[in-house]
Amino acid sequence: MKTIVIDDDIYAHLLGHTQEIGESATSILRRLLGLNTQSARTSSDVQETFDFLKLPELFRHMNNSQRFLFILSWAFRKHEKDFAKVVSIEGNRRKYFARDLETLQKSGSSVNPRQIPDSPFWVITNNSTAKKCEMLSDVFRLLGYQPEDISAMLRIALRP
Amino acid sequence: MKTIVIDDDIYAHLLGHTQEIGESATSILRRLLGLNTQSARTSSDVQETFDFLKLPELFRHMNNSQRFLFILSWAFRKHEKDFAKVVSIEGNRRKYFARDLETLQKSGSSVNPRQIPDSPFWVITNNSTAKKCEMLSDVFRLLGYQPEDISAMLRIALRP
DNA sequence: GATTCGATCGGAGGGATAGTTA
DNA sequence: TCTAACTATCCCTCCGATCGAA
Repeated sequence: MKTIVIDDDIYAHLLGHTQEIGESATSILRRLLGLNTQSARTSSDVQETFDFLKLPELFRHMNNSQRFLFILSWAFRKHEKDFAKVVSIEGNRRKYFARDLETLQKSGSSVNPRQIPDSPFWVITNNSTAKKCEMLSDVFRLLGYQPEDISAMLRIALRP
Repeated sequence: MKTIVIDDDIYAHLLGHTQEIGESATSILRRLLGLNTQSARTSSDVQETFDFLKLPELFRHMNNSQRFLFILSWAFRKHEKDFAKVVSIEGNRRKYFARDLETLQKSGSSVNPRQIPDSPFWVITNNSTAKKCEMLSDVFRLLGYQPEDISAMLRIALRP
């Protein structure tokens, strides 16, 4: 453990990103800086890889659509550099991801596009839960995650 | 200035992003977190009283109804002993709170009752946002909070 | 009148599934 | 023709502003 001194506004910024009451500075920073507990050890535990699974309090008040968007938002934050890859995920006619609303709207009707929170990307949303799972699978596969980890995560993260 | 304690690996990570010899932790963090401007913010009293306001990350993914229920759930956890008082909050005909679904259903039509998460209490939900605010006001007044604190909290917690 | 209360109903959101296409 | 994958219609639930009743 180390002790550091920081300006008040930085401190306030950290507080503003608390996700659990009483969350430690370390925990907040770990999330904001996109650091897994990798440094400690690479664990195959799903909760280590997908650290948002450690926030059941947050998830239990969300429906599948909100979770879907939240997970994508997390993925963007964690893989800002690589995330653009996801625009290659698409159907026969519909685009699933895009940098702008119009691209999605033009690619189909009633696609129900939503912006991925805190990102410049948009997703379509008019899909069954099964399809949402496939889409998330594709996203995380592209980002380099293992199939077993992904499906384990989805089983926890999305309601049947 | 604030002092925080962080894990060694986070500290190492910060050191690894030093751009000048002897650069301060604050300076590194400011860069890594994308905060260029100094915007010192004073921590509010309201956030101390209603500590769930420190969880904007959670709240921003919720709609007013979910927030309404979440706040009631928080109030129950915090005042488990006194919470039963809230059943005295009611309209002319409708019951607003009860220990069971039926009481609420019988007291009106389409009251849209929901269980307050992790509590044995139920609330009606078919109300305008303004009415939801009044209900929360009444709850917290009964629980001994100050009117100014309550309305300050509501201004933050429920979307207009 | 003025104000509070109730609950109808329009609108949005969610997503299963029927229908279509490859 | 059959099957698998994809699309988007459409029903249902949820939300809560608004208007009529008290």
